[in-house]
Amino acid sequence: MQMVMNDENSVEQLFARWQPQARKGWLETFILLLLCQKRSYGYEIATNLRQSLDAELPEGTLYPLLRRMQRDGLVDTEWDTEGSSNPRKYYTISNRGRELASMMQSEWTRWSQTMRALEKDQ
Amino acid sequence: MQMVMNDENSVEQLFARWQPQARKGWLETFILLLLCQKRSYGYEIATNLRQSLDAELPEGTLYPLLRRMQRDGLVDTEWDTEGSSNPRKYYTISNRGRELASMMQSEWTRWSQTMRALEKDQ
DNA sequence: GCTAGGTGCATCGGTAAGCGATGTATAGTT
DNA sequence: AACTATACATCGCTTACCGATGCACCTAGC
Repeated sequence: MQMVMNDENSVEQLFARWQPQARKGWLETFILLLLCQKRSYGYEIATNLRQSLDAELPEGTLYPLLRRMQRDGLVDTEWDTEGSSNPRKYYTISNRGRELASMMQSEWTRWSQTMRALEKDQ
Repeated sequence: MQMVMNDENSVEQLFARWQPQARKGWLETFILLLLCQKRSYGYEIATNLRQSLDAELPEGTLYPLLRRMQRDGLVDTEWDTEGSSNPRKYYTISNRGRELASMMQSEWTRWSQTMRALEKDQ
C-alpha cells in the first residue's frame, strides 16, 4: 500500500484549515466568559473577538452558536429596538452559563499546563 | 416566537458534549509537539495524553487523525516489527510538521492571552 | 490448555457543527 | 444613486468526532 504525500497542501493551507477546528471549542468559552462581564449582542461579540484576537468569526458560525446557547439555557436574550441603530439581540449570561463557563475554564487551564510542559524542553 | 428551555440537558451533559469539540483542534497540536520531542506510536500517544491530561483519547479519534497527519506529510511512519510486542507504527515528525506545530503553538499563545485577560477582572 | 485482560492496529456510520454563500433591512456616507 | 457599515438570520456542503466493532498477539492466572 502506498501513501501519497499531498504536496498541494502547503503548511499555510493546513494551518488555515486547522484554525476553525481549534477555534471551535474555545469559542464557546470565550463568548461565555465575555458575557460573564457584560451583556452583549452578536455583532459586538464578533467585533470584540476580531479585535482582541485578530481572528475571524464568520456569521455562519456565530449566530447558530448563539442560538444553541440560548436553546441550552446558557444565556437569556432580549431584543433592544431602542436607539438609532438596527435592532440588537442582547445576550445575558445565566446561572447555568456561569457554571459551564467555570467548568470550561478549568479544562482550559489543564490543557494550558500540559501544553506549556511540552514546549518547555523542546 | 417561543424558545423552549432545554432542561433535559444538565450542565454536566453540556460540558461532556463540549469537551470533544474543545479537544478537537488542540489535540493535533499536542500530538505534533509530543512528536517534536520523540518518535512515538499510536497506543503510546493515547496513554501519554491519558496520563498527562486525564483525558480520554478514543481510538476512533486517534487513528483517523494520525492517518490524516501522514497524508498531509506532517509525520513520517515506520513499522516496527522487532521486539516481543505487537507491531508498532512509529510516527516521526517531519519538517512540515515542525513548521505547523510552531504555527499552532503561537495561535495557542494568542488564545491563552485573551482568555487570561477575560478571567482576570471577572 | 484455557480464559481474561492488556497491547496494538484499524474502519464504519450516525451525528454534530464550521462557515461560505446568500438574504433581509436600516443608517450613514460619497 | 451607490456604497459601506451595522445587525440579524438560514442553507447546504463538507469535515470530523467517536462509540462500536473487529483482528491479532502476548502474558498471567487458574
